[in-house]
Amino acid sequence: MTSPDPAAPARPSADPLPAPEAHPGRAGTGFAVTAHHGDRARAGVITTPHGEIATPAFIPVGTKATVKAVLPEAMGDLGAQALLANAYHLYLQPGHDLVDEAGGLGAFMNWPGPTYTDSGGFQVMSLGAGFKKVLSSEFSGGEKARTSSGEDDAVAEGKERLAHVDDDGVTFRSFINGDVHRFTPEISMQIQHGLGADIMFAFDELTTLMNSRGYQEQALERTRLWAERCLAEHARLSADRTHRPYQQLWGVIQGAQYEDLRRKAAADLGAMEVEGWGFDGFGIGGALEKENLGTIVGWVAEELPEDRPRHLLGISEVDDLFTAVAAGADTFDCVSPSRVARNSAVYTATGRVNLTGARYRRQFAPIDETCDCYTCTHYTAAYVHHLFRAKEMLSSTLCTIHNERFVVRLVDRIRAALIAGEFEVLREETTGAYYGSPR
RNA sequence: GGCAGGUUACCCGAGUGGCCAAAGGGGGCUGACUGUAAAUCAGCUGGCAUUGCCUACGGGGGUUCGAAUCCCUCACCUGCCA
Repeated sequence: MTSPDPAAPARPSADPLPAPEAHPGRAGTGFAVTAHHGDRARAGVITTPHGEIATPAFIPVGTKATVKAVLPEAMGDLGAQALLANAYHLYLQPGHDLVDEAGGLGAFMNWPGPTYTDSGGFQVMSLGAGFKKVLSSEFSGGEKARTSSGEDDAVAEGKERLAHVDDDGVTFRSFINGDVHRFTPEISMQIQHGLGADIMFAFDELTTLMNSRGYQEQALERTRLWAERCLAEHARLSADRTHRPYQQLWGVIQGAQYEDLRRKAAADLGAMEVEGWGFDGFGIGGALEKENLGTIVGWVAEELPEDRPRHLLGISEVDDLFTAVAAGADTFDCVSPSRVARNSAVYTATGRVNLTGARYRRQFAPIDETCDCYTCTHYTAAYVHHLFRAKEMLSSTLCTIHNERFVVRLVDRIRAALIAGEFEVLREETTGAYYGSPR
C-alpha cells in the first residue's frame, strides 16, 4: 500500500507543469501498454500531470469530491491510484467555479494523485428515466419500449421527471432544491475544465434496457454528435487556458446490447478528430448485464485504438472485473464498494456478507482473515457489527476502507497476474472461492 | 378515604361488540444495492400443522350467537380532592 505521491504538494502551486508540446492535449500525458495476455487483456500505464496509474486499475468514486466516510489520505493509504468525482454534483454544489478557484478538484480535496470527473451523462438517465430503474430486472424484461425523452411513464406513474433530453442537451431539475439547470456538451466541458480533473469524460446519453432499438439508435447518434461537440469545446478551452491545460478527454461508447451499434460507436469515437483533437481514452458505458458484459467489452475493444486506455464505467463485482479485463478493459470505477459498505455489506475472499447478521456478534476476528486493510488489521468483525447496531458512523468508515481496499487490491493482483502470465489461475482461484465455483 | 383515568404482543402505542392474531413506531431476523437524489430500500417478526387449529389485549367471574371492546370483582399504576 503506497500513496500515489506522498511528496506531491497538497496545495496548488503557481506553475506546476511543463510547457505544452505539439499536440497540446496530450503533452505530459498518455498511455503505454506494458504487457499483453491472451487476445485482448493487457497491463499498462496511464500518465497524468498528477502521477501514473498502473492498469488494470480500480478507481474509487468520490462523487462530491469525497469518498463518503473516508479521508482522502486513507484512500491513498489503501492503494487507490486515482479518484473519480462527478461534474453534475459538483456543479450544483459547491459550483465548478469555486473548485477552480480552490486550485482544482485534487487541491480542493487534498488528493495529490490523478483525478477523473464523470460528465453528468449518467444523471441524464438516473434522473430522467427514473431513479433505480436502469438495471432493474423489474423493467428489463418489459415488452413496452420506453424512451428517456418521452413523458408518458412519468405521467403514468404520477411522478415528475427530473430530467428531459433533447438533441442539444439535457434540462435537469436539481435533486437538491428543484432548481432548473441545463447541460449541453459544451457546458459539461466547461464545468469539467473548471473542476480540473486529469481525465474527463465526454457528455453522453446513457440509455436503459427498456428503450426500443429505434430509440437506442437515436440516442447513439446524439451521443456521437455530442462527442464531437465535446472535443471542439475541449480544444477551445484547452487553448484558452494556461494554468491547467493538460486534461485528457475520454469519449464514451454507448450502443446498449447491440453489436452493430457498439462497434459503430467504438469505431466512430476511436477515429473521431476535431480540429486536430481526438480522444485520449474511452469509457464503455450503458446498462450492461452480467451475461453480456464480456461480449460487449470485447466488441468495443476490437474496434478501439490499441494505444489508448479503455475504462469500463460503473463495474466492480469480482467476476465482472475478470471478465472485463479478459475482454480488454483497463480501468474501472464503481460506487458499489462504498455504498454497500455503508449498508453493512462487506466483501470477503469467500463472498459478500452482511455484517449486521447476528452471527457476527461474537466474531472476535477480522472481517476477512486474508485482508490486509486497515480495518482488518486493527478491528474485529464483532466491533464493526456493534458499530452498525449502535448506528455509529465509524461503521461506514471502517467498512468503506475494507471494501475499497478489497477491490483495489483485487485489481492490483489481476495486474500482477497479467504481467506474470497467471491471469487464468488467479481468476479460477478467486472467483471459485468468492462464488463457491469459478465463473 | 373520595373522584377520575389507566393496565394491549420483546418495548412504546392505536383499537370501545363480529371485517382483530390485533394499526403505527421501535427493536429483532433476513435480503438488496455495479459512471451515488442512497448512513438508503424491501420482506418477515405468537405457536404448530395443508385449508386450519391452539394460545393471547393485567387476574378471576359474568352478559352475548359472538368480548381487547359491555358488566362485576381483585391487583397494580397515574392524576385531582380530603
